[in-house]
Amino acid sequence: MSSQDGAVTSVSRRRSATRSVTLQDVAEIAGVSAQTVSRVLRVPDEVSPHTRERVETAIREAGYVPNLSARNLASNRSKIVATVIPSLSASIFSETLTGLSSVLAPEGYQLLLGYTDYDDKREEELIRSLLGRRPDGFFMTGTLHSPAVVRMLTTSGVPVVETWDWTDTPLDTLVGFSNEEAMYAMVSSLHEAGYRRLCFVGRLHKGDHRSRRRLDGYLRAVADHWPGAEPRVFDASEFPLTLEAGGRLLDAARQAHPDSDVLVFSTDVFANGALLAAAERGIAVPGEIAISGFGDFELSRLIRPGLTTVALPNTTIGQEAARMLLRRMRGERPAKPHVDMGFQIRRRASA
Amino acid sequence: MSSQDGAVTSVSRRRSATRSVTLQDVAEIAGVSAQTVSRVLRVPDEVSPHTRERVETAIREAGYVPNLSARNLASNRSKIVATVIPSLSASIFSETLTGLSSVLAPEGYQLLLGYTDYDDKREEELIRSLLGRRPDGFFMTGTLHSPAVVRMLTTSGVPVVETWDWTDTPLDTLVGFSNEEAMYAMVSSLHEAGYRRLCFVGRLHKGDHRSRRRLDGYLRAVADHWPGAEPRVFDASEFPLTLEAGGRLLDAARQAHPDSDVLVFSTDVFANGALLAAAERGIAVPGEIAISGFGDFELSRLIRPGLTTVALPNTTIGQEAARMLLRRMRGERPAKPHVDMGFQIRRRASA
DNA sequence: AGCGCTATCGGTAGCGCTAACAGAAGATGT
DNA sequence: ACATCTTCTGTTAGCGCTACCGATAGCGCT
Repeated sequence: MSSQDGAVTSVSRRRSATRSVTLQDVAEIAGVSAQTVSRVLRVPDEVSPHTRERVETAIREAGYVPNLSARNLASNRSKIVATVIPSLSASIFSETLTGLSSVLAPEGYQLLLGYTDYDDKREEELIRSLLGRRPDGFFMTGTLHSPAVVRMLTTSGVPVVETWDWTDTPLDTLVGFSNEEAMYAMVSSLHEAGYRRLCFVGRLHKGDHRSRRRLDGYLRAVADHWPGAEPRVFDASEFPLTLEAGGRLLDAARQAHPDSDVLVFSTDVFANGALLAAAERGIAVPGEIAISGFGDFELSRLIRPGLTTVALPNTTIGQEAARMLLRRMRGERPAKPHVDMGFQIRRRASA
Repeated sequence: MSSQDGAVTSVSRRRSATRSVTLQDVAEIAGVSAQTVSRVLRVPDEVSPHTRERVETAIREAGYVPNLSARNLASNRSKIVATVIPSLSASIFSETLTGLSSVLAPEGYQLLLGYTDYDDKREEELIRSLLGRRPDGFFMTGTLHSPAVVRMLTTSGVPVVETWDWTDTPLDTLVGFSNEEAMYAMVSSLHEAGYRRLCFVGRLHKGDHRSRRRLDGYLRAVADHWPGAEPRVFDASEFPLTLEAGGRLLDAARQAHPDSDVLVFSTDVFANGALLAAAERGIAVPGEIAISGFGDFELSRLIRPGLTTVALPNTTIGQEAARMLLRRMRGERPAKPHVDMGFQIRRRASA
């Protein structure tokens, strides 16, 4: 049993029994060198039409699929964009992902997906493992990261685009909007509409930085419009991000702050849930209590009363982020690496 | 300018200026061989505690992140699960993805994501490019695939799990339910409830095979319950998968089949949209027209009237599929490679 | 005939890692 | 004292691909 590989041909010992077709196999079929096959795949123009056709036939015949790990290793480019989002379930991000992928896929990039579940520790581990694939670009949700994450991303030198928030000191590029300004604008709009006793309702979770920023905007706006007043805030951290929880929050927040005339939710999920629950229990909106949201889902437009909320560039933020990454991955340094995609206040019947 | 690499050390010509830290670098810092560093990462028990500690310090010090492409190439395992879904936007699939990822991530697997937009051609290209990463497993939505797809997947030898549908001839393993039986059960339930003039409304798109299967179940049930009757069907292929379209379909379908007493939608998206539109326009549900859906979203439970629909194992299908893949990726051959996750009819006020 | 250019192809040397084997050092049994 | 086993570490040879360089042939021009 000194030698367990019986076949002693030019081919040396094989590790795996189920090896797939390689460039060399195709080259032998076509009667050219492996290098030429590689060229047909990458730079077909540099190969004569005659040879190219022979090689292409051989590729089809052999059912050859290039090994991208090997290509990655040799070329130092992976054609992978690592994507970090807080949660898959939240439908908002899936729209952003769709936008991102719709621009990147035609350029041959694939999305390597990871979600953090609004947990900083998980984000750190996730990024470490994603970096292992040597992605050509990094798509990040949010702009607040742990020092470890910042260090890993900067030393890796990968182009990064941060989204869904705003900062003056981005890691690399930034395609977002200011959650704080958006909430400030919402509060101002409610103030203008005559509401006087607002109550913020949102998850102030450690990891949900965007919700935190919205609270910041709320607090600043309240301080500006009602100087000296004690701001009403209800922490919904213990509630899951569901419509049903929004219904329970309608009660919980009103119980905590019975004098409120409008509940300012940090997300449309909760706000729509509250609207549904209010209808169910015969609570008049906006008569008894007004409600505002954040995100402008499709449901928010169609539900009755229509939800007053903040419209965000869900899909376009993904597309623009993709375009930004593409430029950076080509080695360009965009003149304007910060893009504010803005937001819009949508005033409807609920407030 | 005969030689552009000035540094003539033991290190040979480097291709990329911004090379990252390698195993060798860590080995030199720790004063051991590269192999030992590799072992610390993969099989720490085979390294003495003393050496291990030195190496771990060196890893942290150097900020080393293993290159998984190289590992993949050398070990013939990628720790990647390729994931094919029709669409990111449809929230149903994101729940399945969450389930899938929650089981696979702890085992060190990453999801490489691709979506087909309900297009068979795109599915083919997508799978080809995903195969290039040599994934350890394949997660597929649906059981109907083009011959090219079947050939690619079978010859590649990758473990596959098909989901969200049913077939007697799966490619490999199957974790799903029968869309046809589910719709059959829904029609029977409606029949039992006294409805007599059903109208199926759904997208019969080329690529949306699940919708097609539901139609099949509908047609079979109608033939069984009302022998000889002409089944009412409204093709919604031209409508996008949105709540708003559901509202338009309410009108369009009733116009096409004015005698219908219940609209049987192929998805909760349309059905909920129809409910919202009916409320808006003062159409009594189920008085004037009854409505049923498919999918049992959270909204369907909370909207009024509650939506009569089919509950599907959204999250659990992802978890169970992940467990199935894990077994297969360990080389096991499950005794029962087909799992029917079932479904449930939820009767509520809308029908 | 010789020059310079382009177009087309092949050979070589890695990319960073792991599998397989080999070897050194110490522990154990007789 | 010796052989034998165990534990730990190092050496070697690739994995499949691409970057880089070099070779050749053909072309137009002087």
